[in-house]
Amino acid sequence: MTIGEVSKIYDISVETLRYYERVGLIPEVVRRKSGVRDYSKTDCEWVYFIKCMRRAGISIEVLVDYVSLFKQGDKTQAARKKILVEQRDILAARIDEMHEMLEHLDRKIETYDSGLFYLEEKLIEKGQ
Amino acid sequence: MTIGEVSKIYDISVETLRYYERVGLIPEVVRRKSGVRDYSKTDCEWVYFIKCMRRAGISIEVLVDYVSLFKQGDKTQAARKKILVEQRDILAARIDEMHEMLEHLDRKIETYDSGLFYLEEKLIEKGQ
DNA sequence: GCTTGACCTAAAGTCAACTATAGGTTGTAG
DNA sequence: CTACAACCTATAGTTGACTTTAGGTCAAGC
Repeated sequence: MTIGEVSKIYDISVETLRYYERVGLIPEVVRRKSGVRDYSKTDCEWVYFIKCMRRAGISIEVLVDYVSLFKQGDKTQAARKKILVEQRDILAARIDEMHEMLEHLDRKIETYDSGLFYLEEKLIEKGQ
Repeated sequence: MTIGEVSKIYDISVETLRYYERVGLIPEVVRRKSGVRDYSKTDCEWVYFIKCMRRAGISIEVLVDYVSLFKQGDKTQAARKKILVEQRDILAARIDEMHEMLEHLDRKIETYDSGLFYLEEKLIEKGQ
């Protein structure tokens, strides 16, 4: 599959796909004689994995470490799992925090509905 | 309250507090004759609000718009509420997505536990 | 009375994560 | 056989959100 096709399927720009490969976020994609990238199904699975992890907020740096360990083979399994578990916990904490903030926002929206503006009234009194 | 005290209480650097005020994220804080900021309770509530919203991932730009509307008074209530509701929905969607990614990560960690490496095995076969 | 730490501004610097540009090659459709 | 879209590399630029630096003021303790 060409880079253009992968780009469309996963909604990631071709520039970003090349960037991801260059920095080591995706194992090197095989090329045709001409030098053009030819993504295999496995390459696509990596692209999908990386897309998910990025959307979950996991940094490029951490993912580069993971891919780099992966390239070193089986002996790095424990280290790789450690990274995933750490990131899982960070993600879970982030979700909890965002959930709290969602509730905070909901309460704030309610004050608009009910016509009560605690914070705002005070500032208006202050003349700002 | 001085900027240093506010910084400690809310765990935001004094530089960031000044930056937030400069770009319009927090209404202007009253100064003493000397020019030193003196945070009122209401100022602190703004700082807290902004901290929460930033942690929820709401951009500086959106928050600046909100504060700017707020400064224009009551007539902007509807517009302000609209911003909050929009951001609430974006946040809810982001939480859902992150939840999916958490499940994805959990499944991946399970494959490590069980010794099944779908993606990895394929890439090892490939010789990478 | 002077030093020291906390404050001030304006402007420049940093960092992560892309994104765009310049200049070149390839392959396919008319 | 040629034009033109899609690919390539290397390098520079952008964006958002701070952070640091340089150079200065002020107030309290020794």
